[in-house]
Amino acid sequence: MIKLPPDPATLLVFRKALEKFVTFSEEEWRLFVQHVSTSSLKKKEHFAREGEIASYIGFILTGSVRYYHIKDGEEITGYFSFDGELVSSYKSFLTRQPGTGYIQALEPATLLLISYHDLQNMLNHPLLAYKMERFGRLTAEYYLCCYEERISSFITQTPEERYQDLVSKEREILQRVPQHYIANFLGITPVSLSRIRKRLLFQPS
Amino acid sequence: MIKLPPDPATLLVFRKALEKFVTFSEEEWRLFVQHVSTSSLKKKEHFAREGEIASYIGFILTGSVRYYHIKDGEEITGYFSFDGELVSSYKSFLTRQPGTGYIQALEPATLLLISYHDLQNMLNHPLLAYKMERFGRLTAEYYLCCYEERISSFITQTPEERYQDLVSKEREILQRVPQHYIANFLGITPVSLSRIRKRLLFQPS
DNA sequence: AAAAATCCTTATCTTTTGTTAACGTTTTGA
DNA sequence: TCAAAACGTTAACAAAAGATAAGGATTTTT
Repeated sequence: MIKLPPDPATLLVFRKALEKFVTFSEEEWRLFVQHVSTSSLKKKEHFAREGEIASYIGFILTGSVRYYHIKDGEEITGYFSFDGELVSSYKSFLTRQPGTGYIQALEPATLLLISYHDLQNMLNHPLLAYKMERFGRLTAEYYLCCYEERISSFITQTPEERYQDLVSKEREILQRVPQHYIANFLGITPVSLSRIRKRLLFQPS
Repeated sequence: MIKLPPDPATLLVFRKALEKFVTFSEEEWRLFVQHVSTSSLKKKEHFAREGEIASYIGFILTGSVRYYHIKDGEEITGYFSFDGELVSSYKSFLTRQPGTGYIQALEPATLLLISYHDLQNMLNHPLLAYKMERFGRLTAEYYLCCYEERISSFITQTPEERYQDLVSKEREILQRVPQHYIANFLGITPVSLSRIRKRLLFQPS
C-alpha cells in the first residue's frame, strides 16, 4: 500500500461525495485536505487484517473491497464496498482495539485515506472540530441505517428472499462480485445459492 | 404514553449514563434538561408503530422494550433494549421517513424522551451544538459497533452457536425475555430453539 | 501455451430447520 | 376466581441447507 498526496481532480470527487453528509467551506476544505493521502491496492491486497488496529479510514475512488472473517480456516465474506463508499474496520478504527476480520481488494482499487491521528487532530482543531463532529455523526448515522436494514433482512427473510432482493435492488453487487462471496454475504453456502438460482430460473416469481 | 417533566433524581441517572458518550458542563446540562421529558409505558404498550414517523428518542430508566416486524401477519422480534439503553426507531427518527417496525414495552417501562425537534434545536443552539454533535457521533458509533457484531454473528455462526454466545455473554437477555422472542432474535423458530436447548442439555459443550 | 487454481454446477447423503399439531403448564385478564 | 390466552416442549413429516465430492468451464499463473 503506497501513500501519496492526492491531486486536485480526485479531491474534487471526494468533496462531491462527502456532500452527502456535510458541505465544507473553502477554508475548512483547505484544512481538511492537508490530512488526506492517496493509496492504491492491487487485487487481493489487504487493507486490514485480523489482529491489527485499523490506522486509516478510506474512501474508495475506484474499485471495490470485500470484508471477510476466517472461521475454522475458511474465509467467510461479510460485506463489500464499492467506489464512492467509505471503507474501514470501523470497530477497530473507532475503539482502537485489534480488528476481528480482513479487508481485501476485490478489484484493483484507488483510495483516499485519513489516519486515525489526523482525524483526531481535525476533531481537536478549533476551525474544524464542529464540522468534523457533524461529519462523523452523519456518517455513522448513515451506516447505522444500512446495518439496521441488513439485520432486519436476516431475521425476517429467507435466504431465497434475500437473494431476490439483491437481484431487484442491488444488481451491481451481482455483476461485480463472484458468486461464492455473495453466498456468504447472504448467510448461506455457495452450493445452496446455486440451488436457489436454479429454482428461480424455473419460477421467476 | 404520558409525558411529564423529569425529577432531579432521574435526571442524575440519565447524566451518569450519558457519560459513556459525553460529559456535559453544568451550563450545558441546564440547557439540555429543558428538552427532556418523562414518559411511561405499560406492558405491551407501543413506543413506535409501522408507518409512523418516530418523533422521539428514548432512554430507558426502568423496564425493557422489544423491536419487532410484522411479516405475513406474524410478529418477528428483532431486538431488545433494557434499562440504561437508548430506544428509537432510529432510521425513522433520523431520516424522517415512516418506520417499518414496531417497538413495544416488554416489561412496564419508564423513559426519558427527547423529541426530534428539541434535538434539532439543541443541534442549532450556539452553546450546545458542538457537544450535541459529538454526543450524536459517539452514540451512533457505539451502536454501529454493536450492529457490526450482530451482522457478523449471522454470517459466521450457526443458530446453535449464536444461542451459546447468548448463554455465555448475555445471560440477562435469557432471563428477562420470553423464549419465543429470543428464537426470532436468533433468526430461528421457537420450535428450533427448543430443540437446540435440548441438545445442549445432554452435551453442554 | 501449458499447468494450476478457481469457480459454478450438480449429485448424493446427512443434518438442520420449518411446519403443523398436540399436550400440559403458566400467565393473563375479565 | 375462572376461562382464555400464551408459552415451552415434543412429535411427525416436509423442506431446506450443509458437507463432500466430482466434473467441466474459466481464469490465473508460470
